[in-house]
Amino acid sequence: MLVATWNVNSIRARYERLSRWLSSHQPDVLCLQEVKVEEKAFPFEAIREAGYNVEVFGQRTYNGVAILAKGEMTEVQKGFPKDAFDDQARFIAAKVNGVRVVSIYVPNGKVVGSESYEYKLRWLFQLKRFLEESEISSGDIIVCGDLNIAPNPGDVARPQQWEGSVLYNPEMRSEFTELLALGLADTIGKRFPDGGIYSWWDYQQLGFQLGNGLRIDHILASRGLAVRCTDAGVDREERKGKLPSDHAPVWAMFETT
DNA sequence: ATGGTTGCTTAGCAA
Repeated sequence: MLVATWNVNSIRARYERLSRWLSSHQPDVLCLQEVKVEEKAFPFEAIREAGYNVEVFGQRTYNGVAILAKGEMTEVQKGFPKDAFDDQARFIAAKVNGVRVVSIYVPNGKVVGSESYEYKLRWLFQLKRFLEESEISSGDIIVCGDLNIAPNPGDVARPQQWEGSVLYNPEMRSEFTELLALGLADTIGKRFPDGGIYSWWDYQQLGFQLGNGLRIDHILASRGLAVRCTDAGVDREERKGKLPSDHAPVWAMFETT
């Protein structure tokens, strides 16, 4: 089973790239973030014609997450349960092939100490609560998405420049450790223990052109699933060429039982 | 070099 996650930064702007990527890589599951469109304007038909079922938690202009899957999706959940504080579309989950798949877009946080950063911390608290209640040890679960956290020094091309940013600071590294402690494994991190693998390059700072990347998109798998991970990586090629997303697709292959 | 880009929506915000 090939599982992938990709922050497309607008599905309408990225539709041709997405369509090509689906047909060339044939993932069984693709989690999307920042689709930036309401459900009524989502390109359902075209994606179904490409052979995928789709579940979308859409939003106008900002955010928006989705799950594409070849298999049938059940138990779809949009947003955290009994979610009082969050009006932003950043969480969707569904069961596919017996695996609970979660597609998330964690808030960026702007600047440490800002209102946005506080929101990021509250959101991560909700995520941890959801995962605690998911009884990770009793079934396969996979958490995919733009976590807006680079967990290790090797996940940042220029760690000195980024230290203290909302993406890379001790508090965020601790948040990531807490997520793993709930029973998840960092599939890409395990595949590349020496780091040097990035998934996002800033448009503004010409990050890709300057080799200034960070690994902030992740595929976290429950332990039982993680031991069946045969390979994982980032499709860096997708960041090249005309009008790419600022994020590249991240993928992990699992042995099917 | 304290800049630079992109997307949505339409001048300002978010990343």
